[in-house]
This record gives sequence, C-alpha cells and structure tokens, in this order.
Amino acid sequence: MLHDYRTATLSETQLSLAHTLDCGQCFRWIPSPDGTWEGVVRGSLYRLGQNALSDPSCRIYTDPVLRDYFDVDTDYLDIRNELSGLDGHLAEACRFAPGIRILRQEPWEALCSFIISQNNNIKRIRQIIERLSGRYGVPVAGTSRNAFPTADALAKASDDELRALGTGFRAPYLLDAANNIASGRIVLDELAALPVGQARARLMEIRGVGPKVADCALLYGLHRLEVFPIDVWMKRVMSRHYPDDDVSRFGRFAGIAQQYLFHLERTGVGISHDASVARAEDLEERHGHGRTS
DNA sequence: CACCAGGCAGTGC
DNA sequence: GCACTGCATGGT
Repeated sequence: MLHDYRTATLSETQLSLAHTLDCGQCFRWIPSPDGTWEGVVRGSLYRLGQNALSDPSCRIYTDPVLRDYFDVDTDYLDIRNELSGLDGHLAEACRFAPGIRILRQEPWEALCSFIISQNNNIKRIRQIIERLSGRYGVPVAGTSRNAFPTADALAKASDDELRALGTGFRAPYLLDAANNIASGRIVLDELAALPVGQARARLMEIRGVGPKVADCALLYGLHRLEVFPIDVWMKRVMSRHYPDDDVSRFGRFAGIAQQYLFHLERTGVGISHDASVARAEDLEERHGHGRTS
C-alpha cells in the first residue's frame, strides 16, 4: 500500500467533480457559475468545489456519507492501470477523463433514475427527477431542494399525477417499482449479497426494468463493478472498437471501463482522433445518403 | 416537421 | 431465438 487512504487527499486525476458528477451516472448535481456543485445525498444538501479537495479537512474526507458516496477508499489508479493494459482505445478513454469515479448512490434512487432514463435524454431525465423530488420528496431544511422521494411516497402517487410531471409511459413502471420496494417484495440491499445474475433477474421482475436498466441499478446503486450496461452510445463504441461484441474482455471492473468509454464517446468529439473520424463518417452518412435508410 | 434520446413490452415469425 | 413497433415528451 503506497498511500494511507485515511489521510491522503485526492488530486483531480483521482477525483474530478466535473467529470464524475456530469458523466451520466447521476442526475441531481447542479453546477454553479463559481465552479461549485450542489447536490442532495441521503437527504442532505452539499455544495462542493474542486479546490477544496486539496485540503484534508474537506468534508469529502471527513464526512462518512460523502466519503462513502465518492468511494474515496478505492484506489482508482490501480484500476485504471489494469484497464489501460487491455487495449488502446480503453487506455485512451482512461486518459481522457481519469478523474471519473463510480459513485455509491442510493439503490432506490439509482433504480428510479434509470427507469426514467429509457428512451430519454439526460437533460430531460434531470428535469423529471427534480420535479419528482419537488413533489414527493422531503424538503432539505433551510434549502430550496428536496430529498429523492422514498418508495413509500412514490407508491402513494397515481399514474395521472406521475404523468403530469412528464414521466410519460414510464409512470406505470415507476409505480410498479415503488410497490415492489414499499411492500418489501424486493429488498434492494439484499440483492447486493446475491450472485450478479440472480440480482439482475430479480430487478427485471419489475415492469419497465430490462437488462440495461437492471445493469445501471446494479452498477450505480449496488456498486457491482463487474456489470457493463449497454445503451445506444455503448452500442456505437462496441461496433466501432470491439466488433467481436465480447464484453468479457473488460473483466472485473467492466462497469468502470464502461463509464470511461461512455464519457469519451459522448463528450470526446474533436479530442479523440478515432471518435472525430467516426463522427465525420456519421455526419457524411446522414447528410449524404442516409435519408432512405 | 422529422428525428432523437443511457429501452422496454408486446407481437409475429 | 430475432426483428419490428408503439410509447410520452421535449430538444434540435
């Protein structure tokens, strides 16, 4: 062990707030013009700035909730070294935004967030989650924001009420998830002890939870780092860089690999040579002869 | 006005 | 098993 992780601070390449909080794994952090981020974690409001992380007394290190949430005690340098050895494109993704971490979000919030995410865009996912919290969440004292609603609170909502907040066809999915959790038929914390395949199958008993949403709940909510959620962006990554479609190559940290690859694919245009070439090909295809296909 | 967005359920074969 | 379609809504 090279560091004492109980006292060491994290540099920006070990924890970048901007990359971690805006890479599509969480939806409740809001950037301010002064560069700080405001978010609600387990019922408390936090405002954090990158500069403060160089101080060992920063709450990220001293507050047990934040220390756990940001997974401070995991060494991402080791993980990136392991992933970077797998192939060149993954190494580039690790280099592109090394400060990304997989947060330890609340399982119920992660499950709901990714139910809402289906056939949706990240901006609108944020809006819907904020409206849900505003309507059904407990207010955070002294602030203008609310905690994410409990399953009990959501279970009491009606289909029409949820649709009025813009959830659309996902309203019955949220209700089925809320009923399963509120009734205790599914206990998310217990899924953490199951083999990943069994945990995944339990999650998929919920209406509106398929393989992708289940994997996101497992990765972001239950911190199962071996799962590899595949969405439309990752399908592009796979077809372009891993045409054999074999995800077992990514190993025990596949979920972290996925997050680096996802972020590079979504935001790396113009920086990554591969991505910009592929982007140009996409544009040519669309504007040229893509209308009929 | 089409098309897309961190998919899924239903249907048909 | 795989291919195809409808789905609510808001942004380009």
